[in-house]
Amino acid sequence: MDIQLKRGLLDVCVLTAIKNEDSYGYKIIKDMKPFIELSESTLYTILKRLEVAEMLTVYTSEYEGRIRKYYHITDCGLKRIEEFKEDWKEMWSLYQFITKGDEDE
Amino acid sequence: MDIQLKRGLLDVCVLTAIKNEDSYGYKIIKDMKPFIELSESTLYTILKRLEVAEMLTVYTSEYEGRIRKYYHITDCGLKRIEEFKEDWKEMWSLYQFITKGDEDE
DNA sequence: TACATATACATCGTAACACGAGGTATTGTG
DNA sequence: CACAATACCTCGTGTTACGATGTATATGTA
Repeated sequence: MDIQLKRGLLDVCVLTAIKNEDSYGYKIIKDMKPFIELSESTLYTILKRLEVAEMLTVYTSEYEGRIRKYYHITDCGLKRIEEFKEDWKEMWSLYQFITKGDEDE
Repeated sequence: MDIQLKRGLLDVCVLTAIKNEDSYGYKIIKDMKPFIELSESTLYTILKRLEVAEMLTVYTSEYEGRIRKYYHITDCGLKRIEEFKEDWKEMWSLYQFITKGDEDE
């Protein structure tokens, strides 16, 4: 997918990935892979940004000798997802604008 | 609309605005206003970028004493729009991912 | 035992990009 | 004459995705 197009989606996708269950970096990437691909460097940048924006909280937990950082969504994060859904309506009207006049496909 | 979300849309919107009829900067902004707002500085940056990418060609024409720069879409530009439609399918599946589990609204 | 692979996290530099602020110039309109 | 509208353009800034790179442990596997 076009890199610019991803910019507006990644934050909300990551928030969605931890919405129903707390998760950690490596797992988030694997869970999102069928929908959208992102590198580790990108993900950790996003997670840091979302933490600073108080859209998620972080805690560490040990699992089989390794320390994992788990991420938990906040109300602010949930609100961010809702705001995206509002933006999606505008996106949809834009899509209509772009495809208007198309008969086929 | 979220600024990051716009990034992936603006190029294609501008191309759409000149798709059916050659147009010029000031008019493009007015035509797009009902769908998406963008500043002049943004538009001229985009037009320059699309010209370099050979997605449009430019010619000047005089109208009531003022010089206008008209923009004409190329095959490459038309292709860009088609590519966006492909990306939209991925966007749509992402939207499903983000809204899965939502019953209301 | 030695080595590869998977797991797990993190930083740095770069390039792309939207935008505000500011600039130039002409044509109406009050 | 002052002001808005039309029409174009440049520069600096902040945000951001990504590749490259680094660190460390656990689990195969030869």
